[in-house]
Amino acid sequence: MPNLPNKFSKLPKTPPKPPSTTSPPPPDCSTIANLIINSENPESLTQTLQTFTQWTPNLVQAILKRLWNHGPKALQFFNLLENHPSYTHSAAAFDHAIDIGARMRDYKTIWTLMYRMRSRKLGPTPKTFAIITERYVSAGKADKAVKIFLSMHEHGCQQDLNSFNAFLDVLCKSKRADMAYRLFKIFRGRFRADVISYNIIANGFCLKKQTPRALEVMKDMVERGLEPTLTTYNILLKGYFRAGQIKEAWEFFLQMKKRKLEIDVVSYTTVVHGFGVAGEVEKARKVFDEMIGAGVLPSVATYNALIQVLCKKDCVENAIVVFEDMLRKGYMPNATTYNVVIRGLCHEGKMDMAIEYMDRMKDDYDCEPTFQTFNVVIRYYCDDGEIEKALEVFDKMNSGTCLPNLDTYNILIGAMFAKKKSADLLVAGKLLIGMSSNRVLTGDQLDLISFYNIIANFTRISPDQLASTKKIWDQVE
DNA sequence: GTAGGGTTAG
Repeated sequence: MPNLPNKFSKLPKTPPKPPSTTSPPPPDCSTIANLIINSENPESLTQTLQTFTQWTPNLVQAILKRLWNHGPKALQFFNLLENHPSYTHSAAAFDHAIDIGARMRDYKTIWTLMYRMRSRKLGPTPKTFAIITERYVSAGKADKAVKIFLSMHEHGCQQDLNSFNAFLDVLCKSKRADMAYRLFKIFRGRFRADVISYNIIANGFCLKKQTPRALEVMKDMVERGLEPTLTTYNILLKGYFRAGQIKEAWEFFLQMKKRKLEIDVVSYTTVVHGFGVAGEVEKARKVFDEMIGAGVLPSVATYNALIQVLCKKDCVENAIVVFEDMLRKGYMPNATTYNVVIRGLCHEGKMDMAIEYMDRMKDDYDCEPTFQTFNVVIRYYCDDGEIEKALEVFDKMNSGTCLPNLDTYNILIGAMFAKKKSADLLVAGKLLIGMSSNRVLTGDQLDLISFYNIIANFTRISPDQLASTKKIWDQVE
């Protein structure tokens, strides 16, 4: 059986060694992060953290980032460091801690941290409010978010056009374009709304596939004496494709050319991607070739769009031809490029090649596999019933730079329940417990009931089967 | 974290 998460390996538990006072170890953020995750005693952790004298804002940020899936531990770490003799938290560290608290929907912590931040004269900054309002909106509390935005100045942070635009964008990105537009109409005079404000709203309607509303916003801005920019046109162009209005999109693109707009790489990428998604592979290729003739160089994103299109609507071989061509021309592929190719390979059942590309990724500078990479490979192994191999990749993930997230657990556990073999269920149970001890789940009801619900949701397993599974879990513990 | 183009499958 492959290795399970640390919590279950039968290794003897040795307390973490505090760093020596004479020569502290090099600031290795993953070592420190693991130490925090595995510490069970706050006092000894405090001592360990206090002895270490080389805290820097960057190191603290890196550790908080790594503890992103371990909210309570991250906040514990943040709080313990507040009384350090030689280190004080930066505004960015406060923002990060607030973000973590907000993600756990721990609203009390958010406000406590904000008041502490204010008493230390570090903020809150507009960024702090962007974080807080975004989290409230994504928790379904948009009305509350509006109130918070409007009360920013009471917390010592003046609103301006930038923060107004940022907040409109938050509303729009959560598909609340109507609400954003209403708010916008009330305050556009006060904040002196600009082209960016209008673009944000127009994009908001495009995200909801309401291109007529987006056009209306564009008309509105022209009537108020603001000139649409290329970005405005690109937003509409993307909007037509997203709404499945391929013919309208193409006509809009032709209009853009006619009006002598300087069509840029974003416009072309939009069209290549849009045609591809619509299954018009040849048209996508034609536009790709056309842009080079027009003197607009493709970007990595353009290549990614074409490669993805070929993977989905043509075949992965042809996608790899473009990938190799891209390398030959001196482009540096990014994680998305690899993820798209790897997904294409997995989809055609070429798992060995997918793993090869995953290894190639690491050889490229700054292109470590992401959780998307791992999750895709794990998902396809699971779909093939190759759970052993999926767990091997999962192990790689635990020892690497990218920690498993909720999706990862869902994929693995779901596959194990789908097979319904007792040995697999045992592993699934252990993974579930690992998930809870790692606090991958956020919120406060981390009991077996919620586990049941999670499992039932994605496996549609019967309550009887669940009950017998519980017996297995009891044996595990 | 003031706007636009590439990543999940179902």
